[in-house]
Amino acid sequence: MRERAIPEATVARLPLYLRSLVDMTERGMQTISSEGLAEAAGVNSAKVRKDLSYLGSYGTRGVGYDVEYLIYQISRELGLTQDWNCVIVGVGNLGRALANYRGFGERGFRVSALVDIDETKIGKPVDSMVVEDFADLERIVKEREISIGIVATTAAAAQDAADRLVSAGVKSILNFAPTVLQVPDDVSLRKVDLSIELQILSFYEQRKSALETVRRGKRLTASASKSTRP
Amino acid sequence: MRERAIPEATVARLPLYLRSLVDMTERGMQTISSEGLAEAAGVNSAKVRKDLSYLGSYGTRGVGYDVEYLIYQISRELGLTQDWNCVIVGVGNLGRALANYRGFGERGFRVSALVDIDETKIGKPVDSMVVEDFADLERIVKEREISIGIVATTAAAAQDAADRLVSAGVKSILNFAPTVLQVPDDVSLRKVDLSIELQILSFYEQRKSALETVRRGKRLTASASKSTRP
DNA sequence: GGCCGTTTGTGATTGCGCTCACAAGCGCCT
DNA sequence: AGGCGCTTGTGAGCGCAATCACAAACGGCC
Repeated sequence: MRERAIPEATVARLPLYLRSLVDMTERGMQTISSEGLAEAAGVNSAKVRKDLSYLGSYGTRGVGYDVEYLIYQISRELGLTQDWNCVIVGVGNLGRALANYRGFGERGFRVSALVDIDETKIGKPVDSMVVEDFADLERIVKEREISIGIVATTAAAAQDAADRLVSAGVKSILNFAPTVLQVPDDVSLRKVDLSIELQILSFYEQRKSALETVRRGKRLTASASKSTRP
Repeated sequence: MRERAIPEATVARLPLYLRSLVDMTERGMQTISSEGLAEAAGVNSAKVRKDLSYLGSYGTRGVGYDVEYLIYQISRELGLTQDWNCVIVGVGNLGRALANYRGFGERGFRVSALVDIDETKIGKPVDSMVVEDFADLERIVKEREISIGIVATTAAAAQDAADRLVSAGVKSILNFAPTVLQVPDDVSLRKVDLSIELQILSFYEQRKSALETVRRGKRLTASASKSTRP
C-alpha cells in the first residue's frame, strides 16, 4: 500500500479528519483511536483506518494515533504546509461574504485579490481590500502568484471568468455560480451549488411526506395496491 | 425498472439536468437528445439516459426528450411543484448573503424567517425581512410551516441550532457551519463546506507541482529514484 | 519475561454506480 | 408500405469504494 494513489473519496475526507484532530489538540488530547476519530468526523472506524493507511503507518497498535503527528502528516499530504493565494472573481452578495469569511485564512488560504467587471464596484473597499478590475486579472494572477480562482459571478458571466482564469495560468477553480463550467483536463474544478443542495433535500423531504401518506392510507383501507400503474 | 428506488447519485444530478433544460426552453428548444443534455450538464449521455429512465420512459426514440415535459417530470420528482419554507439560523456574513441570494426563490424555496441569538441583530432588517429571536424558533417553525433549516452559524453554535431545529420538527437541514452535525436517522442532512473544498483543490494542486518537479528532476538527472523512503 | 486487552493495518467480500454496447422503437423519406 | 438513420432504454460487465473480519503488534501488568 505504498504506491502513490490516494482514492478521491479519501482525499475528500482528509480535511474532515484534520478539523476533528485540530479540535482535539485544543482540548488537550495527545492520542486518538480510529474509533474516536471516526465518531468526531461522523464516519465509521474502518474507513478512518483505511483512509489513514494510504498516508502511511502512522498509528500505534493498542494505542491509537498521535494527534499532533497525524495533523502534520495530513496537512503535508493536503499541501497545507504552504500558503495558497486565491482570487475571488465577482464581488456580489456571495463574493463579499466569501471575502469576509474567516474560515479560509485559518487554513492557509489567503484571499489576495477581489476582481469585478462592474465599474461602480472597482476601487471600493471590501474587507480591508480594494476591488480591482477584472480586465487586469492576468497581471494580478502573475504578480501575486495566485493559484486558486474562486468564481462567484452570475451564471451568465461564470464561463468567461473561468476562461480568463485558465488563460492566466490558474489550475484550480472553485465555482459558486449556478452553471456547468468547461475547463481543460489539467485544471481542477470543484463546485458548490446552494440551490442544488436544497433541491436534493426537497426530494427526500417529499418522499418522506409521500411515505407518510401511504402509511396513513394503509391504516384506513387495510390493503395496499402493489403498483401505481395498471 | 418500475420500482421506486432512485439512486442517490441520480437524485444529485436531476437538479443539474433541470437547470440545463430550463435554459433550453428559454432558448426556444422543443426537444433535446440525451447527447445534447449530457453536454449541457457536463456528464455523458449514457448516464443521462439511465438517470432519466428511473423516472419513467419519457423519451421518444429517434427524436429525444420533450423539454417542457421533462422539466415537469423532474420538478415533480424533486418535489418542486410545491413551495418550501426555509429558516436561516445565524445571520452573520454567510447568513446575510444567503438571505440576499436570489437563486433560492426562483426554484420554490422561500426564506420565511431569519433567526439569530445575538440581541444586537434581533429586530434589525435584512433583505426585506426582520431578524427574529432564536429562542422563538419552535413557534416560528410551526406557525409558518417551515420544513427546511439552513444552519449558517459558527461551528460552536451549529449543533445547538440543529438540535433546536430537529425538536421543532424540521426534517431537512442544510449545514454551512464547518463542523460535523449529529441528527436522528429520519432527518436529512447535507453540508456545504467552503474550506474543505479549497483543501481538496490544494491536494491536487500540490500533486501537480510535485509531478512537475519530478519531471524537471528527470530531465536534469536522467534517473529517478523509485521510493521516497529507504 | 510472558500474558492479556486493545487497536491498527489490510486481505477479502460486498455493493453501488458508471460505462459499454446493442436491440427495440420512432419518424421521415421515397 | 418499406427501408433507413437516429435515439432511447437497458442488460451485462467493470471498477471503485465501503464494509467486514482478523492476524499482527503494541503497552502495561503481574
